[in-house]
Amino acid sequence: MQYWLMKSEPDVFSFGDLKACKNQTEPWDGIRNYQARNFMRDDMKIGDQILFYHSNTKPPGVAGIAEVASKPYPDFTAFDKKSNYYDPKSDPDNPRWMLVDVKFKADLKRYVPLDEIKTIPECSEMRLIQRGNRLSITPVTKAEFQAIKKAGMRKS
DNA sequence: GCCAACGTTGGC
DNA sequence: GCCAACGTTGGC
Repeated sequence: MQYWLMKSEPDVFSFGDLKACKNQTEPWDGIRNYQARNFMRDDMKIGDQILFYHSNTKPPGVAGIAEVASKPYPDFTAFDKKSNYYDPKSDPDNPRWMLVDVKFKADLKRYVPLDEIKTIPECSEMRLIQRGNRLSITPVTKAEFQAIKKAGMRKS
């Protein structure tokens, strides 16, 4: 079992949106970064736990817990000319972009803002809090995952 | 809205 | 295969 942090802009797709989806499950489409794709394609396993992070919002932070709900498969939005994520270089016979389904797992009692994550000792090495980190999918350690979950389960 | 960081593109 | 230009991310 591995642990991940996945960023999403809540204006585009929030944790609440995931919860409202059919089966509370949604394909994590639109990833157009090779490192992030490789994590989904090569390393994610069904049941892996995910910190669902809200980026580009005030304040940024972890909104809830999700899990990996499928094996990797081609990102179909790359083949759709009408999609914002259309990529003519992705050949359906040899897809460039792969994704997994992500499923709602659990609510936190409260949102864990980035400012607070920065103060959690277990999280001092997290890629998330390092400068210039733009990668939208990063592995997290069990200790990091548990520390953030614990913070989110504590009443404010 | 600014801007630092960083990934990608494309000319050479 | 180098690297400048460009586009995007995302915190502030």
